[in-house]
Amino acid sequence: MSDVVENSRREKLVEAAATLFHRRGVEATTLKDVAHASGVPMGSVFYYYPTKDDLTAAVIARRAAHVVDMLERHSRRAGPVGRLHALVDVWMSDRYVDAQFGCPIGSLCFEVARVRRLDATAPFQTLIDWAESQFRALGAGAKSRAHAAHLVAALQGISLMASVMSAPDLIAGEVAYLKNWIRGLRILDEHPRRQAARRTAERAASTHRSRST
Amino acid sequence: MSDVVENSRREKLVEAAATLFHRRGVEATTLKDVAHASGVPMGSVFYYYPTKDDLTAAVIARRAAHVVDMLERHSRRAGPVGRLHALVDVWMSDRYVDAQFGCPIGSLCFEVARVRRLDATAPFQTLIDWAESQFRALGAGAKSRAHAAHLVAALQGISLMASVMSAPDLIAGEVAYLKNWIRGLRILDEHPRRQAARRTAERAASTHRSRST
DNA sequence: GTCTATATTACGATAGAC
DNA sequence: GTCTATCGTAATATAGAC
Repeated sequence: MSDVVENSRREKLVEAAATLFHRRGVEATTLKDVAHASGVPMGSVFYYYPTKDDLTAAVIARRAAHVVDMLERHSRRAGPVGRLHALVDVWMSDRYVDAQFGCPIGSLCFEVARVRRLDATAPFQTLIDWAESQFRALGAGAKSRAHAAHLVAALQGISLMASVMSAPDLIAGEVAYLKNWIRGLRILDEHPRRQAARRTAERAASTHRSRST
Repeated sequence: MSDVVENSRREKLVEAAATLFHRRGVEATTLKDVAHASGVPMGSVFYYYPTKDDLTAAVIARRAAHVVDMLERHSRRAGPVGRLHALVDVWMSDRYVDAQFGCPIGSLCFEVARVRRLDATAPFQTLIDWAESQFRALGAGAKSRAHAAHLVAALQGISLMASVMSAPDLIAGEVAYLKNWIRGLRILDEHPRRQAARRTAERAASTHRSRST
């Protein structure tokens, strides 16, 4: 669940920084901007975060924690298909801001990684690992890792393109595309006979479930 | 073919700027860096490009022209599958630098678009339009636009992730994935009978071609 | 057209009073 | 712990000699 409620002053700073880093990028936002947006005077930001890199690392850690929380929430859903759909639906909901500023995770991690003064691998590592285990649960076997990378890449790429083109509809289209792909994966990886059997069983199970709940 | 050979001084400046913008990002590279890398003294860069935005616009135009040239080259290939494969193979060849600094097109256009002082839509517009017409030639019909967006998004996303994770293999894996997907698309959009007929015909044609050339 | 020398501004960071 | 005042540096950009 992660210790989110912290000292309040520190928390206000990372929160403001996270928003500004998303909207303008980290190089383009000044610490004065962060101070102003958070209502904390300039001198104090250096008390809490001695350097800009320290603040940036805190923003990355915050994003990583949010990813963990989000995936934990989605993991409570019924099957792997529903979980993966829940993940891509996040991009659907966020599409209007992402089409302005890009994905908050991707843009941040990329900018930081390119200069390479900080480690920013955590959010993507978590995302790919989680997706992989969903694909594995779905029966994709050895292909699961590639599927996971493909899924996360598609979401990142479409966010980038949508922001370049100012086109939230690009995200909506890709989300539909991906959900359909995920749905269809089960069909391809199975023998027709088994497939028919499983589907009949599932239909029965889902009818039963929707009645009993 | 676009007027590439220009005055030499201007050209040296955009070339150096393009490289540095790719390696560090535009915000993070100073005009002094560009002056030094191109061997042009500080005062002269302002003679050719009065502001940093002017230089940045020139770099974007240069990238856009390169995309046009590249696609023109790939358009000379035999069929739509071969053309699309040729496109994704570019990412395969570039994977080691892209895994360090990201895709030179995506990283540049995104950074510029987020601050939104310049138009950076051209490269992606060209890329998507071209891919769409290939998918259409392939018989994907109304789905062609979505396929095109999906393809370019996948390439952009995997470049971003590869650079965050310092993992060129991610790109190699995704390229294999995409080539296989493109190959398989024909199968899905066709009736099994027609499919078998076409494949037999193609096999014969390709055997004939490989002999005659 | 070319380049040196410099103006101007604003950034990250510090010192030190409270 | 908190905040004001300010330092040193480096960025974009200009002026003006050649």
